[in-house]
Amino acid sequence: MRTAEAILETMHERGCRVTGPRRAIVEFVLEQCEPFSAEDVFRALRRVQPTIGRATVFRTLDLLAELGVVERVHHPSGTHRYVVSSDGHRHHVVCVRCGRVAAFSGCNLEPILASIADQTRFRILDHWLELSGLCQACQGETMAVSR
Amino acid sequence: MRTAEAILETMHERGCRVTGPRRAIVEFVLEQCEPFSAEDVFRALRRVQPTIGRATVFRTLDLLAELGVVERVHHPSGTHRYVVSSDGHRHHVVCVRCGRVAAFSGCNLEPILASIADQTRFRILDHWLELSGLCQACQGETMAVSR
DNA sequence: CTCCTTATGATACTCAGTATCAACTAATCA
DNA sequence: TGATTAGTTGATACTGAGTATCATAAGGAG
Ligand SMILES: [Mn+2]
Ligand SMILES: [Mn+2]
Ligand SMILES: [Zn+2]
Ligand SMILES: [Zn+2]
Repeated sequence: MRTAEAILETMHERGCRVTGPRRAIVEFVLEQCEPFSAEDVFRALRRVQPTIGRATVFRTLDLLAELGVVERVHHPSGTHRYVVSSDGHRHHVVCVRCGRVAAFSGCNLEPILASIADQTRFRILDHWLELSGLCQACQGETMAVSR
Repeated sequence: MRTAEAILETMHERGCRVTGPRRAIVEFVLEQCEPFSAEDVFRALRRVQPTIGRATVFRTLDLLAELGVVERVHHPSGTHRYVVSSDGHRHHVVCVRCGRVAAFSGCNLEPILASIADQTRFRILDHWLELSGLCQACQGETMAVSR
């Protein structure tokens, strides 16, 4: 997991400028362990730096995605979420009934990924595994939903 | 690969009505072997049935996604693409550079899912596995981006 | 054919994301 | 240091995918 300073230094090496908004966004982003939207970033930073612009948030997230610091992931709602990519490997299960989230680690996808790379001729760079289901508390209350 | 008639019959069994627009959309969709957007469907059908509405296209694609006939896939542009789901369970790899999508089959996630269910006490109902990487064509053109 | 329910398409709307541009500022160098 | 300059910011306006509404049209069971 990179530090904010290291990331800003990388930007600098690229010829980008290290500015207040960029520093704030990078620091905020590194604190997140759940997927977040651009709007999440904007609303959170606005309270600290009320002058920050929406466009700057989008631009900086684009830049961070290019640098590989964050990754854009699919969200069924149609809008993008971001996750910090060097987060090790945290995935989660979302309860479809109450929204409770549980994290888990140790997905051993490597054999599967190898076979997929072979099958599709893609070079697999990353994976995102998201599960949904019923948490323990909600497993007893599903008669109404069943078909 | 289901036939248009079989799909319309399934709709019928669900209490949905078999209408001209739905028939046209289903038939069009089944002909596609590349990922397509809602707009693609709209523009193509408009030439045959100029009265068709955009909303109907979106609604019917939603329905087809619910029925499992098509699958919504992520496209880096931010808008959704659809692919006809072949029989059985499929996932997709998206090229981070050009957006090309390749399908693959035979994700053997069951052992992993079982261990996660055990770990989290969730009953796993569904999973979303999204891979990203570089398609064969884009693997040669990455020197500028590297690092 | 009748009747009821669902679907349609026109229209207006939402809102994530982008283009523009004048004002600003980080970094480089004299 | 202060001048210079290219990159950045935020206000504003815009785009375009997707959705809500609603009066009208049409499917289908009987
Ligand atoms: Mn993993
Ligand atoms: Mn998406
Ligand atoms: Zn729950
Ligand atoms: Zn590609």
